[in-house]
Order: sequence, then C-alpha cells, then structure tokens
Amino acid sequence: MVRLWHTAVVPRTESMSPMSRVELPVVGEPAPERADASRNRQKILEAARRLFAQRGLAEVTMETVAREAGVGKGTVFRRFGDRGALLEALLDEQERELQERLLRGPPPLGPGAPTRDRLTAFLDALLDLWEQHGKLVLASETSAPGARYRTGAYAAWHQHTMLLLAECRPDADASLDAHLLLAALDAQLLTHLREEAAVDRERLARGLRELATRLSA
Amino acid sequence: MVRLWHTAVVPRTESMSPMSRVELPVVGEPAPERADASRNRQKILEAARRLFAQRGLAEVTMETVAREAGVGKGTVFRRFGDRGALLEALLDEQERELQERLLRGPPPLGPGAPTRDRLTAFLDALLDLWEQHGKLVLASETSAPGARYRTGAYAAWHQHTMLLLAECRPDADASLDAHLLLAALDAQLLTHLREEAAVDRERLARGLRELATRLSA
DNA sequence: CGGGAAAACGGACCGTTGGTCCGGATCGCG
DNA sequence: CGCGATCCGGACCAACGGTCCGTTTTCCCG
Repeated sequence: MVRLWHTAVVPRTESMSPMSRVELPVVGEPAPERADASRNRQKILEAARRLFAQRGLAEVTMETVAREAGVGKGTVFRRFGDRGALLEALLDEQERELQERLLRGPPPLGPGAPTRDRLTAFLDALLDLWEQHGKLVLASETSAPGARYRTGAYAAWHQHTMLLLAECRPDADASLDAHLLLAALDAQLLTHLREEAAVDRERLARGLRELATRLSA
Repeated sequence: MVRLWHTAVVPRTESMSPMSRVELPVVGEPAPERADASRNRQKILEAARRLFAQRGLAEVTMETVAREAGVGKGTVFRRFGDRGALLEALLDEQERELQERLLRGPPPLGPGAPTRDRLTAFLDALLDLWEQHGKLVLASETSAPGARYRTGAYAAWHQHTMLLLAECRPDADASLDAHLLLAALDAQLLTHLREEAAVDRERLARGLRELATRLSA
C-alpha cells in the first residue's frame, strides 16, 4: 500500500465531490476540506507536536492528543486514519523543508557545489534533522515496523543520495549503496550511540563523512 | 537497565536461595530452576519458535504461545517477564551458535584467516542468520525500540567487527565504524530491500562486501 | 437570508492484548 | 512421608487503538 506523500495537502476525504452536471467520475482533485476540518487538523498537529516534544514516545496516546487539541478522539482518527499516519504527517511536515533546500537551496546543500561536498552536507543536514525530532522518528517506527522506508521522505533521501553517489562512481550499485549509507542514520542506532555509547555529535558527523567519502571514492 | 545476556541460562528467579548456614547474603548462583519450571521454559520456547515460523510477527499473542505450549499465560510471563524478553530469548538461542563459530570455528569465520576475509565472512554469516529469522528480529524491534542494541548478541557482533576493523586500520574510529557498518544489517532495512525493492541475496551480499572493503581499506 | 443535505464532530463503546494475582497443585529435601 | 518453597494456571484488570452513530456545523443554492 502506497501512502500519499503529503498527508497535510491531500486529505483522506471519504468521497469525491459529485461534479456538477457532467456524470463522468473525474479522478481530479478530491473535495476540498471543510473549514472546521482543516481547523481541527491544525489543532491536532500542533497538540501532537507539543506533547511529543515534552513527554516522549509511547507516553502519548491518541486520546491524550485529542484532549490536548480540544477535540474528540473520533476526529483524530478520521483525520489521520491511525497512529502511524499521524506520526508520519508530523514528520512529513518537518522534512519537506529540507527537501526544498536540497532541490533549490544554496550550495553546498543545493545544486552548484561539487558532488562530494553536496553529499556530506546532506548527511550533516539529515543528522541535524534527526537531532530535532529523533524521538518522533523513533515513535513512528514502533507503531509500524519499516514504516520509515515506505515514507515519501525516505524515498526522496534515497533518490538524492543515489544520484550523488552515481555521479561520483558511475560503475557502482548506487541504489543499494545509497540504502546502506542511509542505514547509518537509522533512528534507533543514532539514539543508541548518543545515549548509551556517549558518542557526541561531532564524532558522529566525522564518522558519517568518512563513510560517505569512502563510499564515493 | 542492562539485561542479562543469556536469558535461557540465568532464569529470573523471584528470590535467592538462602545459603545454608553462613548468613552472608552471597551474591552467587541464583537458585537452580525447578524441574517443572525448566520443562515449561523449553515447551514455551519451542511453541514460540513454531508459531513465529508459520504465522509472522504481530499475529502471535502471548496467550497463543501459552496455549500452543499447553501452559497457562501466567507461566509464560513468569518465565520471561514480557513479550520483548521472550523474543530476545528466542533470538539469543540462535545467535549463540554463530558466536561460537566466530570464536572457535574454522576459518575464514574463526581465527586463522586474513582479517579482511574474516570480516566479509562474518557479514555473510550475519546475512544468513537474518534470512533465517529476520521476522523474529523485526517483531522484537516493535515491542521495544532499540532493543536490538541492548542485546548481548549485538554487543558481541559489534565487538567482533570493531576488532577486525581496528586491525585493518589502526588509525580509524573502529568502534563507531563498526556500528555504522552493522547498521547496514538492520532488520527493517533488509526486509525493505528484499521485499519492496526486490534486491536479491547475492546483490545484497556484494554490496555488503564492497562496503566492508571500503571501510577497511 | 433560509433551509436542507453532506460532511464533520465527539465521546461512549468495543475488542484485543499485555500484564497481574492468588488459591491450589507440584516439587524436592530431609 | 511431610512440609515449606516454588511454581502453575486461568480469571481478572487496565489501557489503548479503533469504530459507531446521534448530534452539530458547514456551505451551497435558491
């Protein structure tokens, strides 16, 4: 099952708006969201973000989110389908910005810099992103194993990494290598390294750069 | 909280056996398991293994395991504490054998072969291991995020990898590199690659060998 | 502006599942 | 054999994700 990329933009409306006079079941835009619906979507996202920020992970139930948002539990589920999807929506929101910078931002993240530099800059940025909402990623992974890999965001990271790698080494199995490289940014691993193994950010970044260099040389 | 490595060997007995005459609260061996207890532990492990083999992952509840083992639910929990621990025990059982081969088996896995070869042989073996009970690993990861990294088995893999890497490149941050390399064997990633991205075993193995080579050169 | 159908709301309700508890059966040592 | 320690088992509990449906809100159209 392929999930829509930007859940915030394409709501899961139950039915299509019946086109005025023509009977063709046009597969165009889904019916726009009603005012109260989109208001509540915002409230829910905000509440969820807030709660996840303070209490971590599994401590936040769907009902809590509903209460914090001042909304019924049913509403939360209708808007987001299930817990996993809510978490995904939350992540998505934050990850879109990085994607924007990748495609159209200034070098070295955006186009223009040497490929090698873009790659390390990208990994750095991903690491930053994880610092910010690693908890969230972690939580999302518990509800549905492997969910991360089915995300639009992951697909984008992978695509980007693959292209950069392929440019450095046209002979390589760039797609696979990209996956293996991104594995180093697994939320569980990073959490473990930071919290149990006491690896600081700088050391981690160095290790990642080294890894990327060796993979692209 | 550090969990005992071999759950199967050191049962979680509720109390210590009061030492015969000396009053010192000696912290030695815990009381040995009673006959019925250890018999049931076996029955439970077997049942769990069987069930996980056919039905996958989340389809198996603790109660199912209990019934299949012909045992009360309470017994399962008393023996293993919680779901995560049961899964860990199951994994542990299978992983010990590989550890044995690493330490005392024939080359190239065991001592004797060139370091580089031992490393790739090891990764190959890990991949094999995952083929066999990847489902199990996946399931265990859902119940407690990051559990894998707190396992004795993971510590062993890491230790082994680190030593081999350090031997190849004494200047490297071997510990960190070992973690990053092992990340490529993450259960979720492997599952994704095999099932969604249709990467076959051979290609995967090649990729891993390549990665290892580049990290140790 | 008013009315009515479509859509959304909300919270009571349900089923499942991990985990606990305790009266009674078992074990094993002396 | 006898008796305390240990373990058994399944009824029981609480929590949580998810559903349902009577009520309210929206918004389109005349």
